[in-house]
Amino acid sequence: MSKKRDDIAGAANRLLYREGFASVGIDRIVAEAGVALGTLYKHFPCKEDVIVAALLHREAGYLAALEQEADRGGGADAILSLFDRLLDWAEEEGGNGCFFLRAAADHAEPGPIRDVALAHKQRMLRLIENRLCEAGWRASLTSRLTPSIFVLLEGAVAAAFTLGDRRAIAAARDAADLLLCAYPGE
Amino acid sequence: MSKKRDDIAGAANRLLYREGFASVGIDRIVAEAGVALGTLYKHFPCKEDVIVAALLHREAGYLAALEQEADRGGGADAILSLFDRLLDWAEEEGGNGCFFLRAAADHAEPGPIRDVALAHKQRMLRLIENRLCEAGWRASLTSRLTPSIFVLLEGAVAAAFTLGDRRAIAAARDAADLLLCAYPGE
DNA sequence: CAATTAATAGAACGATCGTTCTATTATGGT
DNA sequence: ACCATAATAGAACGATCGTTCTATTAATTG
Repeated sequence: MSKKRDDIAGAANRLLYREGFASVGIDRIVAEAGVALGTLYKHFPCKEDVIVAALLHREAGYLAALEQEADRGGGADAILSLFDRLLDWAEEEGGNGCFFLRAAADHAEPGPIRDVALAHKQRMLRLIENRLCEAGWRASLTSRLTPSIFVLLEGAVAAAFTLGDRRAIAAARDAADLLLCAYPGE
Repeated sequence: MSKKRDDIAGAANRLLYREGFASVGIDRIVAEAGVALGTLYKHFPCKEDVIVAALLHREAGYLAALEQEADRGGGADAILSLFDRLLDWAEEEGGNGCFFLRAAADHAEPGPIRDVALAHKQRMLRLIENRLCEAGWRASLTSRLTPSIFVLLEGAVAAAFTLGDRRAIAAARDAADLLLCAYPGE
């Protein structure tokens, strides 16, 4: 709601994604946001809450971009376009992998950060399920296909990140295509 | 070569995998290894090198376990057994995901840690390729199947980690099975 | 046994970083 | 113009943690 608060969340989003959670401090975030240190602590009680805000900030843009894909076709393309988005992001953002997976990896103990990461992944599962359903797959098939598509998406980002090579995303897309053809809908 | 050095690497492996790279300090590692602080710094110049040793220590056990799988069958089973190993590890180790992926995620800047993580992933790619080749797949098919199988393995660990649910591994295994049937070898 | 080396416990340093505090300055509403 | 609130710059504190140092004790070898 507050403009400053959103500036901080956006700056944290950019900075933490690019350089990691441990190595970028509060001072870097306030500098990037163009905001004073005291202002940050007026909006957030501690750094952990800034990280949570950064994750939520990213997810908002994430889901918004997925919802309003203009070029998304029907049928299998409704699913395969998810891999194309992944390719776009890998180029734009420098290929630093999944922000939420990295957040979870950095914070082993349970807590709000793990909760946000888990919630995001569950949202992705639902999104896949919905698209399969809308594209005409039967319920029995969607419940079987959804986890497989999800695993391919997760693997695509992870592999592109560690290998530093976007070709893994294309391989995942091909596998998804084959999967969807093997269990056709409509 | 040195026993102490190996103790330290093993302790770091266990501790860092369980609790993460940032949140466990040198003091915790020496305590777990049953070794004095000075001894650690006689064997390693800095913490980063301890982390590298921990990664290499894990990879040694990792590859050793994969090489001498007794129950690994021929054909498609040579590949599918990789997913079964993953299931075992997810149970034994508490499901904290891929150590190497997490190491890369925690260290955004290039350096020895990223190098070890990348080398491990490339080794996994070669392992998959070799198994496909030994199981009788033609070269043109192995080069197409290898990245897809790799992405499924990566996605399986990542998804099981973030969701806290081993069922994702089974979904990946099923998808791999289907893929191997669609492009049969032998 | 002697002598060199490795290992130990623990104090101490230095840097980083999250967080708080103070004093000053801009901002917005009535 | 006035007042309350928010924002700013920057100093300061406290804790953590990687690293070094010292003095003492155990282990090894010739």
